[in-house]
Amino acid sequence: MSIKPSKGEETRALILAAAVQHAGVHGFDALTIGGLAAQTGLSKSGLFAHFGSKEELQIATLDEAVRRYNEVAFLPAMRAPRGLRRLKLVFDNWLLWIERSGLKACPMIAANTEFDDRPGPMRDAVLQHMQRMHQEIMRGVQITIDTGEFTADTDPEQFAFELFGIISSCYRSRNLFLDRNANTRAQTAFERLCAACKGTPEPNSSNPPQSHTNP
Amino acid sequence: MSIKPSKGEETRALILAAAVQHAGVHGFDALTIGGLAAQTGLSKSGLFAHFGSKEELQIATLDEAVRRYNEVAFLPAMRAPRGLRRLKLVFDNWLLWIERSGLKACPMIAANTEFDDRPGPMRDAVLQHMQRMHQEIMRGVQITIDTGEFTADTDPEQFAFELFGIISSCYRSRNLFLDRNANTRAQTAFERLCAACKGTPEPNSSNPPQSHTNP
DNA sequence: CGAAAATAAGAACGGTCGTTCTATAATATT
DNA sequence: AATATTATAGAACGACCGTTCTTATTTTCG
Repeated sequence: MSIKPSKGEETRALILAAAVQHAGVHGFDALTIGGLAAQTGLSKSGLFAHFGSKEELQIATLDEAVRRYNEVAFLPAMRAPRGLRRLKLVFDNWLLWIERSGLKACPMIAANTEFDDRPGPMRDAVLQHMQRMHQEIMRGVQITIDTGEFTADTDPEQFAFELFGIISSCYRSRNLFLDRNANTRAQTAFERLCAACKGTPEPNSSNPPQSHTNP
Repeated sequence: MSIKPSKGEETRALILAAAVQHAGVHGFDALTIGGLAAQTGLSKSGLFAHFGSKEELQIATLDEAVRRYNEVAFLPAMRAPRGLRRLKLVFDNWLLWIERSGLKACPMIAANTEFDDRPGPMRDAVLQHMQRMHQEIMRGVQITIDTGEFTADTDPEQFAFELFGIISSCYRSRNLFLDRNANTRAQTAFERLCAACKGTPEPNSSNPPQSHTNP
């Protein structure tokens, strides 16, 4: 299936692995040619030649982060049956993809807050990726409406808006507050968000649904 | 009321005004002595003397941002009558404080994502400020429980968790997606969050409550 | 007013940044 | 195996970084 990676592509992948790790923690502006070169054992100019500019390196790093997210989180979730089950899995995988990828922080969130106010190619790239994720969520909600699991008057865009918020808050609780219950809180918030779209009277915040592991 | 500001305090305030603006958009690592000196008309060493190190400058800038938030958003909201009205006003003012302060982006959010994974004095400062805001929200929720507007089984911490998420998502929608309806979406999310704490059957996402201006 | 203290400027430092150029080594293609 | 192509190294560049030291100006206060 996978075709032979040339030598250049191999080292490029090596560089990007280190870059994704670093960008998640220290941000994309903190990506330095010299730093990455030292970490990967290359020379500055040798590493530089792979990208041609720092901005290209940043964009390539973001693309690689998104590619990994799709690989370990989104695409596997899409194999679940259409509707709420799939939507839930997209959410669950999203919460787990950082540790699954061996990362310490999410590069996409970092890129988002770092470039949302700064016009340029990086902002364009971030916007494009985030819009795509937004649309995928909306599509998932629409499907869940179609299956009848959500009421017809559910607003997919509002749902996506709130879902992004839950994810953001979960990251903050985890990384800044070091809250080990962050994922549980996110699950609770998600359940309540879904409950409101089901038309059934939903439980209060402090009455979280039982287990979320499927039998 | 306000005592005489000495010359040093005046220029220090001038520096911090520029620093807060810059940090919100470009981040706290992008704060440079030379850049701020040029912008304020001071010399590098003259500006440097006010803080003693770049890290002190960063912390002072964060403190100033928080001070402004309290001044224009939080403290005014605390003058509202106890309970849901006050909680709502804290939320509303939070959404509006950026433009009210003439800022283009929120320095606290920037600091949060920039330092949540990087141990050091800046992380400590961010954590302290954020924890305080978190506690203030929880206090507001507890008061709203006490007034009977929220049911007794409402979880203040879960509420604060979700509230932070709504704010985060609002910022993203505004700054990255340039969504002019971001505030409305945030209001809708807030109403639904509150509705779940009232024990009454609450409306769906696409059935936002009528007007939120009080008669 | 004059002395003491605070505030600002100026020059210089060692470092690191992104980038360019040239030369060499490794790989891919014929 | 010879050649063309790609990949990497090394040195050097101008620019800007945070910081220090010394000197001059300005403000404050008795």
